[in-house]
Amino acid sequence: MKLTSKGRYAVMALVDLARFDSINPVSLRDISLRQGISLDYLEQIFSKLKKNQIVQSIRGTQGGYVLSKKPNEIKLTNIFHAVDEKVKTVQCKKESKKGCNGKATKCSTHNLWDELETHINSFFEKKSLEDLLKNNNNQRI
Amino acid sequence: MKLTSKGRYAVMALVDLARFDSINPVSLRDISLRQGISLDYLEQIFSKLKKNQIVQSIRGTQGGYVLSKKPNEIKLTNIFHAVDEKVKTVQCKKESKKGCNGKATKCSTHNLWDELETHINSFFEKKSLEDLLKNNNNQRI
DNA sequence: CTATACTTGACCATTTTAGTCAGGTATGTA
DNA sequence: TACATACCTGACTAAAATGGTCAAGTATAG
Repeated sequence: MKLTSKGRYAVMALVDLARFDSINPVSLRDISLRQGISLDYLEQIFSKLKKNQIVQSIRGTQGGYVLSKKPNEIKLTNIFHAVDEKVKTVQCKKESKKGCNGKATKCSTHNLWDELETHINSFFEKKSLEDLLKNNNNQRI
Repeated sequence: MKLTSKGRYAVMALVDLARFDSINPVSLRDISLRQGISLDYLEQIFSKLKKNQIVQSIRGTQGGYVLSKKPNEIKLTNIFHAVDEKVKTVQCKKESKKGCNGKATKCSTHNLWDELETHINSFFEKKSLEDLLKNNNNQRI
């Protein structure tokens, strides 16, 4: 299970982007300043977001990034997946032939982690960027 | 957010314990062999479980560990808490006075992580060791 | 042609993880 | 009383993950 600041930054940056990109492309420099995230780190994160078609880049002066889809079409699932924050709760499912920990059968908690994974993913699948925007309109940054 | 093998091992070991401790105290050596977990590592984990009154120890020959409560009274929440697997999704809540990332207000994703934390914790609060035992009776280890 | 801004990849300090190792101490049993 | 078993404690560590930084580009608007 991974849920660290990379995923958090990605979401923060995209919320920022969603609020401003209707006017102009938004530069990472602006996001960096507004959100207090290192520019170099943002570049790594946006490189992944771009590969996963969540944002589009526009080069040159006045360039920047824009969302590829509407905020309500971007689920948190997509974002986390893009930046490699896998909500993997257990390793022991790789080879479905063998069991866990080298044993012949599934480990006693195997089903549990599967359930948990489903539980968390369902949370992320329901939430979209748009939901976060609403939540945030009344609290200025 | 942390959910690593320490928490997983703790749950596995306790499921194992719950299945055998009605007869005798269960030695860590047995659990180690059955579950394929390093004995030394198990000792660390059980030290914490003991401090949190989840298990009791019985020293000497034929000694071992037994559960302190009934399986249906031990929630997964308790287990994770005991072994320091904090389901903390975000750092930026320490000082409620200040905002996140040194800004004056809450970061745009603050509420999100709070919600997620609640969502996950509710999962762990509903599940008890007993639930896992049921789930496991028909698949031998 | 030049400033802006994206693009890529290498690098790195620190922390966390998942243990190991080396010594104990307590106690039931022979 | 000896001794084997099993708990108990703390120090240590290799490897991986985290959270970045640094350097050297390329593309494009004006």
